[in-house]
Amino acid sequence: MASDAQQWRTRRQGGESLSHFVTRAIREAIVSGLLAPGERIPQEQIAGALDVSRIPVREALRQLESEGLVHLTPNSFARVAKLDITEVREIYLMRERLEPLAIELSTPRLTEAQLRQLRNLHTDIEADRDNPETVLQLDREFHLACYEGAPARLRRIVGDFWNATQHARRAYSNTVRPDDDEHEVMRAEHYLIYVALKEGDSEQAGALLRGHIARTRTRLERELSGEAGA
Amino acid sequence: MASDAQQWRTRRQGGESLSHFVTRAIREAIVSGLLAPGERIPQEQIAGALDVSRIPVREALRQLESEGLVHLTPNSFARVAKLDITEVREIYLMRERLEPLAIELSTPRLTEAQLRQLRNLHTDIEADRDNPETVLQLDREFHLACYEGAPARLRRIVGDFWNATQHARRAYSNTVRPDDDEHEVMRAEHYLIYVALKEGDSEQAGALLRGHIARTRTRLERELSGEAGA
DNA sequence: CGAGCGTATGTAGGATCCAATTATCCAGAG
DNA sequence: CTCTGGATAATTGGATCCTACATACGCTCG
Repeated sequence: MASDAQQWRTRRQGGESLSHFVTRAIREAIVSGLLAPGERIPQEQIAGALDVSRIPVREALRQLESEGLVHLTPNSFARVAKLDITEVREIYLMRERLEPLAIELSTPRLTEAQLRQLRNLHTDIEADRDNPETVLQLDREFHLACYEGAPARLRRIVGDFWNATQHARRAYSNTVRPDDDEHEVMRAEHYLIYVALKEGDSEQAGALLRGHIARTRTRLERELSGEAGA
Repeated sequence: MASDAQQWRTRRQGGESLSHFVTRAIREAIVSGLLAPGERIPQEQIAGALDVSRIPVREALRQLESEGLVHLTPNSFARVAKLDITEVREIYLMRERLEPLAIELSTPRLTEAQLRQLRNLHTDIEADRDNPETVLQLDREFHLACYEGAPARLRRIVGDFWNATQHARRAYSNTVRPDDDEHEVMRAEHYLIYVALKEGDSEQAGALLRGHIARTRTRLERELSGEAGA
């Protein structure tokens, strides 16, 4: 039983409902890879592990279903959502449209501190390029940090996209060797985006980002189409 | 007590969970205007009106919150989401990016029957141009019918956008007089989109749609910015 | 007479319990 | 040996009950 060993890192925050807490816990477990795609999510087990009743778990599962992380079938087990290649492609196509908008709206509202943070993330990725899981995490942080000036709804939707496709990105990143050109291309693209942000050129940032996502999608499709999901 | 008179039209469907049923009922009540923005949604009242316990209602409210139709604050009343003008603008900006993608992906997959349905909707709108509520409904159906060939996730997100901004569109449509040019412009744009779809020109359809949404947004901003929400 | 505070009421959040459905496992037939 | 059938066990869906928080009212004091 793999799930017994699950470390539920998230602690309950003040003024937060149990449902919300459970939601965050399961979400993190899925995104971090602790729960694999297709895996069952028994309500009682989650409830026991987090020491709550099944009620908040049920509400959490509903929430996560609408985020696309969980698949719910009536009277049956909830399962971690499993995206086939066409669904990953679908989400990337949406990202190509929405994230340029996000970065365009965000550009004029980024603070100096946020720009510094972006620069730090950029260099950190390079420093840890040998650790795929860390790169995955930092890459995610870099992109989402770009959108911190964007409106809340847009940020939430984009965040959901990243969460839903995290498994696919992880599977892909495991196929990339450290000495691959891919790292250098990504690094360059990130740098150009950072500079565009710093100079307040929102259109340039949007165009670069769209190209970045489109290129990633193409590589991802090529790499993952031949394989059965790991 | 206005809510006592609510007609919950939706009947329970076979093999559907109560939660899902309640979700549909409340969603319809909000979109149709039965529940006004900012209005309280007491769990017990909904439960009583639908003759269910509060459990399915709670799960429904969580679901609707993630769709953007309901605003939830811990230990307090759920309220129908109330969008200010900047949030409406935000959603329209997202629509300008996503719906062209939706129609582009949909174009090559539309059947003859669906195209006929689009044509019917187009003419029906003209026939009922004096009835704002009907026009609102048919306009919605027309647009969503354009995307029937698009992938499920994208369709759901776009549908959520339409639901969340339904109140704003209703408020706007009440300011448009029947003899306004607006009707004729909309009619022309719809027609051009229909023709592009019929001829399978997805790029053209996307471009037209983007312009249509952008123009609508501009008018909506101009019209609603000066007023307090009706 | 108004503002601040304490109490009371009512609503949401959560736990426990029951019923209905589904998954699992074993036996038996082809 | 495999597949089908049914009985059993486990899990989800829903209802009822209890608790804690928030709001609203009324009272007291300045």
